Parts: sequence; structure tokens; C-alpha cells
Amino acid sequence: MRRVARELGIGTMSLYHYVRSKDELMDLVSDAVMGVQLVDEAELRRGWRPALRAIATATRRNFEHHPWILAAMQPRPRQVPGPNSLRHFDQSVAAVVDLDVDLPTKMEIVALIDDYVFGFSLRAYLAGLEQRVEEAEPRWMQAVFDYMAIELETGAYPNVARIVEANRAAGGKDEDLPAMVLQEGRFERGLERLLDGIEVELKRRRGR
Amino acid sequence: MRRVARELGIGTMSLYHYVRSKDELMDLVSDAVMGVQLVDEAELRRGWRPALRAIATATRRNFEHHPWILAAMQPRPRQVPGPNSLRHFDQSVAAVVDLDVDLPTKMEIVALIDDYVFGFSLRAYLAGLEQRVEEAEPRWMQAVFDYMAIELETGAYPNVARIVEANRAAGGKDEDLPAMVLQEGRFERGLERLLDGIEVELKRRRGR
DNA sequence: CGTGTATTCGTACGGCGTACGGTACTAGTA
DNA sequence: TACTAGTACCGTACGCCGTACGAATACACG
Repeated sequence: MRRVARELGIGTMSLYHYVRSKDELMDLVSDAVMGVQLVDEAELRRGWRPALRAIATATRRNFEHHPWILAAMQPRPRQVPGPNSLRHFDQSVAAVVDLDVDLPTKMEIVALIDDYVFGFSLRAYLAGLEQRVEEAEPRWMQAVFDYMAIELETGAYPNVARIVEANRAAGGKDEDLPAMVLQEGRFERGLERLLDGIEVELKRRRGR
Repeated sequence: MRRVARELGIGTMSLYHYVRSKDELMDLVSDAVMGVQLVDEAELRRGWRPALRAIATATRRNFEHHPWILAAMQPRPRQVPGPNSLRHFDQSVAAVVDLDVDLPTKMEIVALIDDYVFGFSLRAYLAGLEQRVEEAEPRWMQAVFDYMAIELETGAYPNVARIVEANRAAGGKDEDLPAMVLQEGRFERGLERLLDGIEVELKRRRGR
């Protein structure tokens, strides 16, 4: 709060004229961030799959630009989502509202997409800190492999050891492993698999 | 740190003989928590799908019992996963190591499952605070609907409005909506859809 | 017994969020 | 013109926090 006030060129306590507490300020900022990921209305009319894909990638891109809000999110009692979060929710509803399934299923699909986007973004953030995911994740995996290399002989991680050995047998180098492991476009591919799974469920229900 | 020391009946600074900083203590605790979700080795030999399912549900159950570690996780530079996290990784590798796909695909499957489990757990935690998910999420959704009810007439959330109206037209009450929206077993159903999506991808690759 | 090492911890420092009470300015009223 | 009400601002101080520093104590071993 002191720093924010300093950068605004005002006294610290002046902030509290507009905001009840630091938490409330955080809520406002978080919701403001959620506002910039809203998707063009036309995207929502191209069927559930393109619509959900557009919403998910926009959300992911937004978290990529503002990863710190993931860490700033703390559970607070009786906190209610802000208008921009609700608008995001409303757009997700738009994507599934015409599906031929019952309401709970529609809402679970919406929640499922958000779960994935949040999880991917959080883990990418934890692994990557300030860098872009595509650079950071291999570095993180490198650290993992480096660390595990010490323990590999002890047999503590037998399955990773199998992979390392298979890679050696194929003439590959250990250093290449991390880069092979997590590659660009991982978010999009994971999303497509999730959408595939949803599609399977939709067909199954329609079959009945 | 002061409270931990007090509960241990020692001076605050005595902690720093065993631990370099509060962050390091957090890392140790987090990794200790990751240790209790390890899965029986026999589970890993029942095929990739049961194995991944067992790992994911064990992880989810663990996060349900210790949700605060999700909030405690902060991106720290040059942090390396602890032995228990690596053991979890190794178990995931065991589940996919025999699949008939290339290595990067195997690793993406592993990461995908973790992304979902993390995302679900984080969002459930944010929505639910201390309560069980099954109780908390409806309460959260109730707050959402209550809040949105105010705005529904303004047309700010047209798609949610459509759902509310459809529910009224079917003779349902507004109060029933939150409970209809998120129901028990949501994690397991979402996981099955994710596994379905992975299965689709495996078949596609095998077909080539 | 002395001596080095492991363990404990009291004090103090700089940072934080913010409660409290006050000051300055503006707009409206008479 | 003087008075008032409300808005905006902020200096000071309190009680937290993590932890740097250095001293005190306990213990193991020659």
C-alpha cells in the first residue's frame, strides 16, 4: 500500500478513502484484469467448441500477461466475484446454453474448462516465474532431471530412470530430455483433448 | 514463525538453526504433504487409465485435506521440487511409460492430469475456504446468483438470464439453481472426460 | 578436565497493513 | 459574506511480521 501510494504521488492513507482494505483493492484489481479477456460476441455464436476454445485461450493469454493475480488470489469468506468475472461466466454460459444436455451438465462443462485454464496457468507460473512458459518450463524440467540424476542410481525414481536409459539407448543425450518433455503449444493441445473428452460425453448422452 | 516456535515450546530463532528461511520451511512442508498421496505400486500396473485415475484422485484427496498449501505455493526462483514431488512425478511416469506414443506426448499427458487436479483444487479452495467442496460450491454459486439477480434486469448477463428464465418456465425456483449447478462427484466426472480426451488422442495416433 | 561443535534464544531492525484523528478544499445555503 | 456539510487527503503511531546478529548454553570427545 505504501508503494502504491508513493507511485501515485499521494499519502498512504489516502488510498483508504477509496478502498476499505488491501484485500478489497486486490479484488478490484483482479476483477479489472478479468475484464480484458472477454471475447467478441461473434465468437460465441460459432458453436460450443470454437466458443469455449476462444474463451479458454483468451483467459490463458490474460493469465500469461498477469500471472501474479493467480498468486494474489486468496480464499476470502463471503467474497463475491466482480462484474467482470461474472461477465466471463456469462460468456461461458453462452457457449453451452444451446447444448442438448441438462443444465448441471452444461455448468460442469463451463467449470471444467476454467479448472483446466486455472491449473495450467498456475503451474506454468509456479514453474516459470517471470519468463515465458516456453522458456521456463524446460528450465524447470532441466532442474528436475539434474536433481534426479543424482538419485537415479539409488533406484528412488525407477520409472524416470527407464526413460533416461531408453533415451540413452536411442542415442539421445540427457540434456535433450527437458526440452523434449514440455513443448510449445502444450496449452492448446491439452485444451483440445479436454474438448475431445467433452465431445465424447455429449455424444454418449445424445445416444441415449 | 513466532507461532510455530511457540507451539513447539522453543524460541523463535531456534527454528532458524534447522531452516534457512520461512520459504524453505514452506517448501519442506509442501513436499511433506506431497508424500502422503503416493499410490500403491500395484495400482500403477493396471493400465494407464486406472493408474492415472488413482494418482489424480489421491492427489485431489490430499489437496482437499491440505488446501492451504495451494495458497502457500509461490513462485520462487531456482526452487527445485522435493523428493516427494519427484516421487509423484515418477509414479505418473510409470502410468504412461508403456504407452505406444512418443516421449513428449507421454509427458504432456502427465502434465495435463496435474494441471486439471491443481486447477480443480485451487478453484474449489478459492470458492470454498474451509468447508468441504460439496457444501461450499453451492454456497458460492448462491452468492453469484443472488448478486446477478440484481443485475439480471439490466441485461448485463443475458445468457445467465436465459437460464434463469428457462428454469422459471419449467416451474423451478431460483433458489434451486445453485445446487443444480455444481454437484458431488464433479471432480471424478471431469477427470473421466479428460481421460476420454486422452484416449481419443491415443487412438488417433495409433491409427496413423 | 578443557575445547570445539551443536543448539538455543534475547534483542533489535526494518518492513508491513491500517486505526485514529486531524487538516485542506469545495459547493451550497442564507 | 459567513457558515456548514461533505469530500479528499495524510501524519502519526500501533502491533504485527521475518530475520540479522551475537551471545549463552549444552554436549561430545580428547
